Amino acid sequence: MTRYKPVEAKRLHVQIVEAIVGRIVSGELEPGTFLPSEPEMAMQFGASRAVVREALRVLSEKGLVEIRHGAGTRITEPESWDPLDVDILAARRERGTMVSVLQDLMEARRIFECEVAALAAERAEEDDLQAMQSAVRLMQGTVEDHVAFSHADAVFHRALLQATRNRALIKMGDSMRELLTFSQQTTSSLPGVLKRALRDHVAIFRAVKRGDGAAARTAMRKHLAGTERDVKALLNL
Amino acid sequence: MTRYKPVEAKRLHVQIVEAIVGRIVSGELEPGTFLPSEPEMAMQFGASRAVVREALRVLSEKGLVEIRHGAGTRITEPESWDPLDVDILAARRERGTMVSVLQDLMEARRIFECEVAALAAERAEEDDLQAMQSAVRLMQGTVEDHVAFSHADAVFHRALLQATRNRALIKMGDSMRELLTFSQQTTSSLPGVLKRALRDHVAIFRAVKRGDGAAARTAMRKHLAGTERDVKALLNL
Amino acid sequence: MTRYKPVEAKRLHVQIVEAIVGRIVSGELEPGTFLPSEPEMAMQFGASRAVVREALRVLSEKGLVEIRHGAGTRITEPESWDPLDVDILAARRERGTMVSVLQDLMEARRIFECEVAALAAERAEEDDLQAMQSAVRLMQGTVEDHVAFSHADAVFHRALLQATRNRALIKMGDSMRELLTFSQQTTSSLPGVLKRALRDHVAIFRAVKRGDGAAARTAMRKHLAGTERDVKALLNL
Amino acid sequence: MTRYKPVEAKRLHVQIVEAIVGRIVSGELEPGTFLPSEPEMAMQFGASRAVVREALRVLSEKGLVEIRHGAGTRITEPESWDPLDVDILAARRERGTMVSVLQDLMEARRIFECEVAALAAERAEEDDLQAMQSAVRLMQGTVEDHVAFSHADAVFHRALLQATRNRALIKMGDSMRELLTFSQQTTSSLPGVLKRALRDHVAIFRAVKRGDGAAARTAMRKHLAGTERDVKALLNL
DNA sequence: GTGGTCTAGACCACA
DNA sequence: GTGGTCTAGACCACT
Repeated sequence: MTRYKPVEAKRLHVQIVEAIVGRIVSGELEPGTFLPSEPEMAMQFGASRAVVREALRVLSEKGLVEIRHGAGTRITEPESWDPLDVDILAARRERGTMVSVLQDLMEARRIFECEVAALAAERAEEDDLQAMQSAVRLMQGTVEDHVAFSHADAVFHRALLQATRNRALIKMGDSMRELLTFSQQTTSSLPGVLKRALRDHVAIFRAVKRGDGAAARTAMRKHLAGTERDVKALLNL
Repeated sequence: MTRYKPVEAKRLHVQIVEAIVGRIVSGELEPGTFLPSEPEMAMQFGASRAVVREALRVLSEKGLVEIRHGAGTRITEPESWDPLDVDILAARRERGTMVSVLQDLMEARRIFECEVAALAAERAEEDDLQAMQSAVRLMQGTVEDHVAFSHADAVFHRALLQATRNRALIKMGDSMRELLTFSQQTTSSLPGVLKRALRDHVAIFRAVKRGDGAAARTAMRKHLAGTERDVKALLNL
Repeated sequence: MTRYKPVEAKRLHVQIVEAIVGRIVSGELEPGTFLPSEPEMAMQFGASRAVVREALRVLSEKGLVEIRHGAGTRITEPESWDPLDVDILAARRERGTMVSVLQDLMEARRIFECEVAALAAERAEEDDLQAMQSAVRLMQGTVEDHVAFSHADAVFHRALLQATRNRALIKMGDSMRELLTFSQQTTSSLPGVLKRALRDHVAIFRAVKRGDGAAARTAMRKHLAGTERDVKALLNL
Repeated sequence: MTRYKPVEAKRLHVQIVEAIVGRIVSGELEPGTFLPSEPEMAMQFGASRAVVREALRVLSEKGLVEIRHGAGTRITEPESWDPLDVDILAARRERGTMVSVLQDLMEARRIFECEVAALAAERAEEDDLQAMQSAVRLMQGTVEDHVAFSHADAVFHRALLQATRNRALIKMGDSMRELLTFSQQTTSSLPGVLKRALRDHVAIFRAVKRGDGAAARTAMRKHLAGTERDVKALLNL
């Protein structure tokens, strides 16, 4: 039987989540098997049942377990696991997964963000432009700090998205936010990447500012092509 | 043969959420005002505080309230409400909202689903094709029942998405699932819509089956154009 | 201040009961035919056999089905359906049924409640009078809200019953409670009904308070005659 | 010929109910104290929790215990015990209780059954008369066997009730059935009672048969007066 | 094979 | 920790 170490610090349920995610993703806990009952887990983790339940709810949202009233909580098959959940990605840091996830992301961005840029160019209003402007300035000031830079990058893309004024696109774009950030932080540690990215964003911004949709689409496509090269370079190492 | 729909336990917090969403969206509870305290609400609803807290968490995710530690829970301004949340959409069935949301959705689908269809055509494997095939057959059998049909429709699009084998696209597509269903059920009550939709899906399916990405893209574009006409016809009445 | 209604967990078997009652009463499921077996229904409803059995037990108590050990569960002929079951009454909202049920009820009340009022007048003690007093006040405060009023009405009649100190009468009276409420809510939506009912109840209360059995009987008879006129007015429309 | 009573699987929860009713009514378990928890009782009785819960549900319906969610199950004060519950009556065979319950019943019958007899006389149809006729014959054949006789008596009264064709009266009358049987079996052991009762029922039957409501009412009143004398005779001993 | 009953144990909601 | 509800599956008796 598997035993758990008691947790102690704050955000108790997060620690429980991490402990269980790790065991599931590593294969130590096999799909189809049941977790211990809630009271049993509460005892093992030295926490209250409320905390355990909170953790189970999170695991269930990630698709890692299936909670069945009256029957117990069972570990699901890997195909129902959210393939893009960052906790899960973090747990399995295998190269293969990483590579293919980033490739998927790049493909999705090629489809999605070029058109977003075009629409944004056609519809951006003053406040959108200001937001992008600020983001670009922030990037200029952080070309040496890739963590700060990737945040500025995220802000820029969010402003672009917002400028489309299309709530469906915004919702879809937002669902990728977390993963996008992850990707940006991965590639932005490469030398030279940030400066090129900065140039690309300036180009996109200018196209948007003058309302030139076609140019914005092209600039975005160019940016993504560059990013893709970076990703490949990073991963083929 | 008589068939029954599965029953489903309706959890307490969901009922509380619905009650409060209704009052907020209808304007009966005004932005800026505070909800009663958690113990007070627990008493009014005849439920425990845990249940009330769960409901508040959901409301907060929908952007309807802002929970401030130590200060109380306040109703937010309408601009922070999730514009695509189906509960909120259901609560305010005004025409204007509906129209613009469906227009946003159509625009997003034009960008997204044509490429999805093309990728699916290139990558679909046997199980994907079978899933689509089943969905098409289900649609054929339910052209008289628009609720059942729109579920079959949803199954088809999910299978198409799945066939892209791109987890980022799947995630983005899934984030629109609920709204898509909503849209389908709205338009599918129009006469003649279902038969046309069926023909369109058969065309898409055939293109995907023979691996012809360009044809799949075209077929999807045609389908969406038709749907858009239906939406407009429905709303401009 | 905003008030909320208590939420209530809807049990699974209740949903199954409602689904089947509707199909039987509507004639979709014909008398004489068998329901699917318990395991089969459990599968269709996505619930456990225990839940399905609970539902069947309720259906059987309503007289809608006949459960035969080892043979199956069959839908009965309409004459064995409980003619006063509120679920069944709700499912078939035909006029004829409604009329005759309310007529039966009025006849029973004429026999029963006049004597109850007389006995109550002879035996009521301080706490009974207080309960009636409160009910009367509640009625005074709710002449504009017929749902609240009919609840206050029910409280009054229960207090009167209680004042007889006769446990057999109390038991018999209670067996009619649900149907009485149903009747009150039906008639109390007529204009002017509530005010007259209020005056009648005040008269009954005063007679009871001064211990005048004959006057209480007379006042109750007058009240019921008035109610009967209302019922007839409502139904003969 | 010796006959055997059918054997019957005594359900587990009934045995638990009887055990606990006895202890509560005898005062061994005092009002205000808590019963052990459900799992604890399940262990003590060697049954599953489901069976224990079924027993507690019955006890709660009898008013002997108060089940409080999350807090426990407590024994209530005697005033909330159902004064007409046959199990409770059986458990406490004190004279006083018995006397007053039977007096209540007689009073209720005076109010109720005289009018029932009158209505029955006005509305009885062929099948009702046949049912009563059979019951009378059965009584004639069982004047020596007071148990069988009291069952025939019950059948007669049910047929009378049925003849009123009033579903509300039938429902109210049925709610007294159990207690009525109890009363009949108590008095019918007196010598001479059965023969008088037989004569009374023949008189009622004849009045009903010739459709004479007033005579039926009178005959029933006479019968009840006789029964009341028997009850008093029995109890004042 | 159907319904009747029971078990063991789970999650859900409450104090 | 309590009671409330549900699950899964067993054994039995009846048709």
